[in-house]
Amino acid sequence: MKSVEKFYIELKGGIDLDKTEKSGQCFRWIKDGDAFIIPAFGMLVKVSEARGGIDLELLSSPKKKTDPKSLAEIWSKYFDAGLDYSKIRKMPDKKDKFLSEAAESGAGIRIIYQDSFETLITFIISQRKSIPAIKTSVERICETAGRKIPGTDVYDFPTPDELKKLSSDELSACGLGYRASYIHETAEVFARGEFDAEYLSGLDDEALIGTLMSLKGVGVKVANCTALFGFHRLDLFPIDVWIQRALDTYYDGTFPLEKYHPYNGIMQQYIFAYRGQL
DNA sequence: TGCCAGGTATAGG
DNA sequence: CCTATACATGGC
Repeated sequence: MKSVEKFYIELKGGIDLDKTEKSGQCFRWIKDGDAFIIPAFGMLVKVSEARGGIDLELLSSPKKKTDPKSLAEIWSKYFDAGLDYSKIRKMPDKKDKFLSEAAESGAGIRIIYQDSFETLITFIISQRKSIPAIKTSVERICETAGRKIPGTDVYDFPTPDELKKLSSDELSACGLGYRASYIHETAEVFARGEFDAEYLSGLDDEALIGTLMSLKGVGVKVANCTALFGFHRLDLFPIDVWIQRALDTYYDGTFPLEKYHPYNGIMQQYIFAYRGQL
């Protein structure tokens, strides 16, 4: 009889799980009633909103080393627990009606601090794909190359070593199209240890973007998304077609980055989540 | 059924 | 620095 791990985490400024999931930063959350089932860090957890934070239940077999305290640390970091998003969403210039509305509409969105390798591979996949198609490809990669999370039927995202072992046929079967070779080469570079997360984390924003862009299939947009969501570089402002559309419509082409340091990435996320209004 | 998707590499100005 | 074009495949 194993004990059920369940605990509460306060998230400053609160969270709206639905809005956060729909804001196109994470692609593996599984909706389960009012909660979400989330695979990450070799675990499976069930998360639901509670009193300005979340209740978190561990669904996978606990590892010997993960005591409740370290579990709380891991997931507090993942949900960016310490940053007060209620202050950030009040940052928009009152004269900027568009951004003010986007931020208000985005109340409850947080920037999730995801695993950097998973984020990189996921956003390489994302180029010229719809969000539902991205999710399908990511799940196929996990099922083909990843291992089952202990005590569950859900697959973990593969390590670089696991991913590089896939044949080109196996990769193609994940619906990757021309991105298959990008994925393979990136997995090889990481498996060789040239790009370990610790090294990348030590780089400043500009160097991190430049280093990521040296990988084939990683351009400025994928590099910025990886840095924002996989390295929690909250000041970076990825520009995709939707953001560009907003910039052309409301800003004469460029965003006033100087007003929102060091949280331009969060403003970007509010705008992206608001894209249906464009 | 055809169009489009959270872009990038490449060639050429 | 900029612009034009090809690109594999799924989802709707």
